[in-house]
Order: sequence, then structure tokens, then C-alpha cells
Amino acid sequence: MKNDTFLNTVDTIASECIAVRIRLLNRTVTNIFDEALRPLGVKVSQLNVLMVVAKLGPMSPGNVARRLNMEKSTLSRNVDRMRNHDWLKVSDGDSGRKQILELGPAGRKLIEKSLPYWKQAQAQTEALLGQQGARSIHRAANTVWAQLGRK
Amino acid sequence: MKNDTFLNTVDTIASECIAVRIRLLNRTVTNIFDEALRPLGVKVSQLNVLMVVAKLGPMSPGNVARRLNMEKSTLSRNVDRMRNHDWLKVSDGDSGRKQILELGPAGRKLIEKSLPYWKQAQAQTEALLGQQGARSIHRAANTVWAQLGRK
DNA sequence: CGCTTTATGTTGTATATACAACATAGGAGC
DNA sequence: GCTCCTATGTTGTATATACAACATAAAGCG
Repeated sequence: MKNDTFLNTVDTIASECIAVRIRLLNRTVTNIFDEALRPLGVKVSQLNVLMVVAKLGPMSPGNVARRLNMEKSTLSRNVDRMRNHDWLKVSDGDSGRKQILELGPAGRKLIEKSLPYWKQAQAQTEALLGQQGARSIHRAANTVWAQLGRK
Repeated sequence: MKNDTFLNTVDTIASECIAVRIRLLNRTVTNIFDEALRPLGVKVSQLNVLMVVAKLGPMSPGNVARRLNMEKSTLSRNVDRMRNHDWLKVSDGDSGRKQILELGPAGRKLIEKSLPYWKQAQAQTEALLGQQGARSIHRAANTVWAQLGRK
């Protein structure tokens, strides 16, 4: 490949790639929330799972994973850690299939306590992205959720 | 906390949290690119680093990490793997400080080969997010890059 | 009813990520 | 020239993530 062609390739990918941008945003925003939540000993990834269960009620791990577009094996180990904290209760025989995840009392307390920390992180993120940026993320996520629903 | 108050907390976080949304988008988009790039044996996270070096020229690991808002320790091990593939060359004494990362010939070839796979993933992502969604991500990332520049 | 297919969850392995602690090289002051 | 401070990079540890392979239960189907 000629050098000019190569430089064009690099320019194209560097200036347009959505992946590098979304990954940058992910690291940045995740760090903001994780830092804010650190006093509670919970990570935003875990709070996300707890929120799904709190909002949509007791449900199977598979459903939670689908809702978050997450691998079932990923969720499986995340749930392990949250069960160790008693944030989540796993019903119906930990061995077989068709388990049901439920918020434990400690999980509910954690969500209650997390509100001010979450608010601070959310405000900091909005300040970083601007209102327009924040709304854009919402719109894009809604689009993805709509697509997931069709699966 | 009263039950009503708790449900309000859950509703607020669930319906507004930017972190859960950006993390969903990250998993989704990363999966699209990783699947597209699989024939080449490279992950989009690695291609991102190669692109920074290709675009901005030989530079230190620290600078690459700052550019991507990534922990230096994270980059350190990612670089190890890419060096093992000869995609990256690490100059100036692998032990001390002030190393310089350069694209190796294999890295250049990899970028060249990746263009059609990248294009496919980029198109698929744009189809998922819509043009508006894609542009929103660009805008948000530009905002973050501008903030990082001020550090 | 019995067989096959599919859905569900776990485990092995690899990579990405961050924080804390460390070693060391460069600079800044003096 | 020293000393202290900071920047740089690595290593230990923990979590998040995905893919592949597996075990098993549920559902279809003949």
C-alpha cells in the first residue's frame, strides 16, 4: 500500500471511529461513578444490575443479561460477588436452571444510601458532557434498547 | 425509608443514569467491532492504541494513555500483548522510563488489512445508532477530549 | 412416551480495566 | 552537587467482559 493511501486509512479511522469514542466515554464516565460510589464499596457496574432487579422486579439472570446486552457468563460472576455482599438473593436451587434474582434487604439499603453519591456523579457527568451530550447518550441508548427488544 | 420514597429513588436512577446507558452502548459497540475484526486476530481496544500511534506518531506510553484517558498500568499490559505480535515497537530500554512506542511493520500491515472490516463494523454501528446517534457520540467525545486537554 | 433441540447457567481461559504500591529516572530548589 | 519532589513505567490484586465448552433442564416433536 502506498504511503498516501495508508495515511488516508489512518485519517479515516482516527477521525470517524465510533468505537474509540464510545470506549473513551465509557472509561471516563465509569471512573466518575466508581469514584463517587467508592465510600459505599460498590461499583457502578454492580449498581446497574441491582437497579434492573429493583426496577423490574425479581427476574432470571438470563433476563437481566439480555436487558443489559451482557454475556450470561459475565453476569453469572457479577451476581456471585453481589450475593456475597447479600445485595442479591438467588432463589430456586443454586444448581439447576431458572433461578430468580431478588433484591436482598442489604441491596435495598445500598440503593437508598447510594442516591446522594449517584446524584453527585450524575451531575458531574452532565457537567462534563453538557446537557446536549447527556441527552444524546439517552437517545442512543433508547435506540439500542428498542433493537434489543426485537431479538 | 418509606417504600414510596424507595421506589422514587429507583425510578430516578433507572430512568436517568448516564452510566448504565454509556456502559450498554460500550458493550454493544465493542462487540460489533470485535466480531468484525475477529478474522484478523485483533480487538478494537488494541486497534485503538495502534491508531493513536499511527496518527500522532511515535510517542510515550504515558501520552497514549492520557490521550485515551486510560490508566498507565492498563496500557502497559495492553502494549505487552501488542509487542508480542510485533504490532508495536518499544524503543529506549525496556526497563527505564521515557519509552517510545512506534508502529512496527506488522502493525502497519494490520491497519491496512483492517480497513474493510472496520468499515463494515462502522456501518453496522451507524445503522444501529442512526446518523443522529452517531453524531451525538462524536460530539460528546469531542467535549471530553477538550476537557482532557486542559489537564 | 422417548428423542432431539434449545434455553439456562457455570467454568476455563484470555483480555481490558483500575487502584495501590513500588522502583527509578528527571527536575526543581537550594 | 545534593535533596526532595514528581513523572514514568511495572507488578500485585480485583473486577468486568466475552467466547468456548460443558452440564442440565425444559420444550418440541414424532
